[in-house]
Amino acid sequence: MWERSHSLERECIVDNPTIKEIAKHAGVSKSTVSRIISGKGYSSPEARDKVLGLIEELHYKPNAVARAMVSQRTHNIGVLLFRRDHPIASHPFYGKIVDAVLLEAARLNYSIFVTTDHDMSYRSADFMMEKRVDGLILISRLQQNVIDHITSFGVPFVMVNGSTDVDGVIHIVNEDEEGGRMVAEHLTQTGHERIFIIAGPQSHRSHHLRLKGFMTYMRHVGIQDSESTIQAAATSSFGDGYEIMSRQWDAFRKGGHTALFATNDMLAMGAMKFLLEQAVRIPEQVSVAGFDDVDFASMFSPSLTTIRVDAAEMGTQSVRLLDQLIRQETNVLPPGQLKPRLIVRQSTACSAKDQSFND
Amino acid sequence: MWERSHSLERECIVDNPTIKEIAKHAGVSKSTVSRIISGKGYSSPEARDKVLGLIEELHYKPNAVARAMVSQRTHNIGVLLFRRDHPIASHPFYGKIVDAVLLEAARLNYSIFVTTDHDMSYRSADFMMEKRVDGLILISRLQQNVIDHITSFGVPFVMVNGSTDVDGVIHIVNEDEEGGRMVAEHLTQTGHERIFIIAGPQSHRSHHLRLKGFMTYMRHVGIQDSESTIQAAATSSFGDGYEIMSRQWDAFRKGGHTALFATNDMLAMGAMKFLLEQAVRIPEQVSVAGFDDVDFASMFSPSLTTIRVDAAEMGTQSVRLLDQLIRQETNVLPPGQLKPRLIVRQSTACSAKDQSFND
DNA sequence: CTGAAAGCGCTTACAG
DNA sequence: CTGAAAGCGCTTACAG
Repeated sequence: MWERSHSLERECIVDNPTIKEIAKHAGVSKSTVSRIISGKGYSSPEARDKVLGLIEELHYKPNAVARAMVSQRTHNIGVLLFRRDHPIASHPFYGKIVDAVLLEAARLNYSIFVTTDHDMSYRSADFMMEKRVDGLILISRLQQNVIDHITSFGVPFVMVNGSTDVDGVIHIVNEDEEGGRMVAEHLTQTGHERIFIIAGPQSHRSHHLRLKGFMTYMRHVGIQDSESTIQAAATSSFGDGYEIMSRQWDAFRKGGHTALFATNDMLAMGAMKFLLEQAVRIPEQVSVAGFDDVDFASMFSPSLTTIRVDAAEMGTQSVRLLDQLIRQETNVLPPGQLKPRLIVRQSTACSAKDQSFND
Repeated sequence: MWERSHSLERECIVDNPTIKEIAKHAGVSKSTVSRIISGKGYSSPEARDKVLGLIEELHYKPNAVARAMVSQRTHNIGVLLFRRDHPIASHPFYGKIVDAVLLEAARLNYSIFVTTDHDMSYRSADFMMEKRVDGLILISRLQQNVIDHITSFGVPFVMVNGSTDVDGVIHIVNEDEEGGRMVAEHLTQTGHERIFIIAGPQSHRSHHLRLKGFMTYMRHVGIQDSESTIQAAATSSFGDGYEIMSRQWDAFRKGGHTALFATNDMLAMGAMKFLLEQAVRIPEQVSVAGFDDVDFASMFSPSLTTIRVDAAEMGTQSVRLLDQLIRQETNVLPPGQLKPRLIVRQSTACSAKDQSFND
């Protein structure tokens, strides 16, 4: 009794004041303070002035933990990034999604827990449940078992660019097949027919559809599958792009390929780096196209022709939809797929039919 | 009474069971369940078996919010990234710090709130306080007033690569001045004397010290300041690097510069892209060196010689130190500055004295 | 317009 | 070894 709150000054430094302290100093009850703060329910102007003044003076900050306790709502959202390898937030593509999530969440008054799961275990998902997040945003590689596990929580969630579509689950994705088609259209229209393709992990929806859209268009315009070379990449990393191109360099030349398409930018740029090191002129000798439009794509030299995937929009939509789910809005309509856009840059040009790699 | 908990199966789907439910089903008191879960205090093997079995069966997940309420500890840490411009998590350098923070936090059983503050206001910091985070990690541009404001909270915090050192505040930084010296040493030892310098915002500690270390070394080996050209950049972005180099291109050539040093990688690569577009051969005609060793630096073509700043270590250390502060360990010693390391790549080579830009 | 009481889901002394 | 009670900081009916 003696140690506690005998001086206003001390108190506001030593510890955050509570609603109880405010009430005592204002000479009203906790209920009244609570009503004034929340703005609902009645309160007299005098009480209001006094309480608001005290709040200012004591730097009162409502305890969100206590609020969450009674309202059964934390206003926290968990973002789970499922990746096998290291980079999480700093991933060139997923990082942009996370950025947009952060922005939109702040606008809607949510805080964001960011976590990752390297080994695709349930650990971090379970952890988020213990923290009682209001909802979950799941990004990237999502196997069915993880989804089942999370579904069993009964907490709202949305998926962003997951490996696979799942019935009844909101899944925010790009029109990847259409994007693949657009690349094929661009390359064939600029005269390329023999195209070398580096295809990222086909177990992932987006890489699969990008390749599919590409090949379908090629056949559509009468170019045989046999004129293309498809090389599978185990990951979708820069390093793999470089590696594959260095191993396939001979085959690339002998095959008379005039263009390269990779199912994402990092693979494309990895391959491009190898080509540049062999003094291949891009786009004069070889045109290169990627997919995603990561920041890096426009910075590379030569800058990379690619399909822009609106990562920011994906992040923004995921938060908005999740918010509707959390607030139990009735008519939450599943989002349309995002429209991809072709961005032509320095790395592609018309095929010079007479080109040759013989120096 | 009828609606509630008349079926185990239903319950675990409908809602997370509480300690109370577990207790009822096990025929013991809440206290006993709590003791069994926490592992402290005594409990009979029979009670333990029953309770543990129920926990498994009902998928009981302790409510971290309630725990936080009583323990006055959330086991949550807030990461505040102060930036004027958009990219936050996906920033090539700061994103790596965040990644490491995420990893180390998981190891130490903390969850991470990631937020940002564009306008350098107090808003997100205040918000984190309402969430009652155990501690704060502050990254990048930190003005004194923000630090004062946060200090007034009385919550532990550490700074990472902030704009300025502050007495009594743990600040994790790289030995930037030494790094600047290393670049100067490398460039002079490879025969460069007339060096063009793009200097990032001098209001920020790291850019300032990098330049200082560089210039000091130059003078030390007898190269006059007048032989170098220092160009100030308003931001530390790729775009600014490109812009500056394009505006200064004439001056660059006329000045007989054989090398370029920028106080971070993004500026360096921006400038490099412009040079490459002018068909300047790097490193044959111009050597280029940056600072940070962002992922992109090794991917660029030509890959960039730079100073590696151990961003991961910065992130890891920040969490470890903050954890010590939170746990009120007595002998928390301020961290030593991180050692920079020169990484020589394709963008630098010995100066060819006879070089010329006259095509 | 206001206050006393109950309760959100836990933990922590304190009795037994 | 176990249970009843108090309490963490709020909000929300319910009386007055």
